[in-house]
Amino acid sequence: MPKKAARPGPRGLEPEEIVTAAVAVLEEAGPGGFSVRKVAALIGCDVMAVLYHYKSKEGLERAMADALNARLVPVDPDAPWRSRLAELAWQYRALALAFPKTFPLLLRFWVTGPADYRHAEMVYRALEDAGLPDREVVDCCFGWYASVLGLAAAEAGGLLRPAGAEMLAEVESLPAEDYPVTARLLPAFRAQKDGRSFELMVAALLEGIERTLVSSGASPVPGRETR
Amino acid sequence: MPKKAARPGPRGLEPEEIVTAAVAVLEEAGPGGFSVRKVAALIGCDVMAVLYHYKSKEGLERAMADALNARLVPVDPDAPWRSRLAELAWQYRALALAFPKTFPLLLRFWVTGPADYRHAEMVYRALEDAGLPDREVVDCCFGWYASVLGLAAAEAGGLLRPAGAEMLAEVESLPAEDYPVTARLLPAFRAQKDGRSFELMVAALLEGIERTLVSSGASPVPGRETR
DNA sequence: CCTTGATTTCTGCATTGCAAAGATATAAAC
DNA sequence: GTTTATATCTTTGCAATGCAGAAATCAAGG
Repeated sequence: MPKKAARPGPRGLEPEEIVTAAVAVLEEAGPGGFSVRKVAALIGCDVMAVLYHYKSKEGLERAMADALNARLVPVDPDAPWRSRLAELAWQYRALALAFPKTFPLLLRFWVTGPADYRHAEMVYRALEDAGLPDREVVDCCFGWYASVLGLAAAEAGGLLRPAGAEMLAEVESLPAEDYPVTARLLPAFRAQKDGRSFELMVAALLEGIERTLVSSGASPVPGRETR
Repeated sequence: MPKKAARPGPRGLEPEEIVTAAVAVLEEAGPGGFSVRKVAALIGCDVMAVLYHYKSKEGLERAMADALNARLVPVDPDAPWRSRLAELAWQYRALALAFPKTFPLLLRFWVTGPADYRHAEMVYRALEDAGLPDREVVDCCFGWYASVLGLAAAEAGGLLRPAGAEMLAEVESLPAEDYPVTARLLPAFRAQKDGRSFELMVAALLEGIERTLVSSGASPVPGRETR
């Protein structure tokens, strides 16, 4: 809110400070209310200052996405491959829950920074340790990424959360003759537990990946454990 | 381009026509260039006309998302459960490829229309036929949705496409000592085939789902086939 | 004919992304 | 110490946007 009427010239504006402010604004105002002007207002500088560092609004958003997955910590390469992949997946989920509004940016800007290659390398290695042949490793890595990001994004959108009250009402009001299975599952809706869906799908993905590899006729590696 | 200087009053503007025009604009101009004014210009009416039918820009986008998954055709309930789920997944992929810029809307607006409940019912039934216990069915359905939408969205973004030329160059320029596995996989990058990643992950998901259910101590159902 | 309601247009305003050019401070060159 | 250069920041301005408010138009019923 300070307008200060500051004078031009360098005054130590850290680009990192800009993206953290931008993330704060996006988290508070949502994707619709996010604007470069609000970011500038938050850190008390002019709009064009932030537009100078990141050339455009999209440039800023790209930097925000980079800042997000820069928070991912590398996994222990000696752990069994399943643990490594699961660990990465849960880190994404944690990110999505911590920054629900910012997380979708990761879906738009993908594989742009060197940080992404670092993580891809980890996934490649894990899949190779699992015994996947080379071509499967590449395809499987991208698919795994897409699935996990989709799961995490859904979590960020609150779509995997334990069945909101409004949704329960909506489901109850469905004509039971048209949606017999859905109606019968109503008690199951109430019993949903947080994170269960994510956990279940990660387990299924890992299990399925291993089975798929077996059918490819390769010899797996001893270490295994879901989480 | 027609400005016509038309006069007010009802003149048979079909709301359905508006959303198709909106989809066309979004597909051509991209998410950044999409505006209600352009939509109005395309169908030759005033801006406020479209804002009258769908209350806001977001309302229009929601309608566009609904229009998208209204294109999904129901699956044969007598087919084996794996075929049904795989069929649905590939329909999503086809949607994503046909409307790459519009598809991400499905990630933002979820489970909002009755059409969604129809599809959810299909998934519930398939999972039940697979032998999953009730609570697993609910969690698994949401997780399955999230994964498949993530995969399809990635496909829409071109991230599962056979390794672009620019990406190959970028991978080649990576320091081989820091990214040994990535470097070794380079030939595999060139050999990528379109749709393989999606196919692989759907198969893995289905396989993993079945295995997860087995561990839950339920008795599965005979019919099975990946696609 | 008048009224009522649904639909479309007109006008206007606050906000937005961003280009262009000017102002300032810091550092390097002389 | 002065000059020059360069990176950083501000000012100004503009076209485009989302949307509120009021008016215009048309159809149907009384």
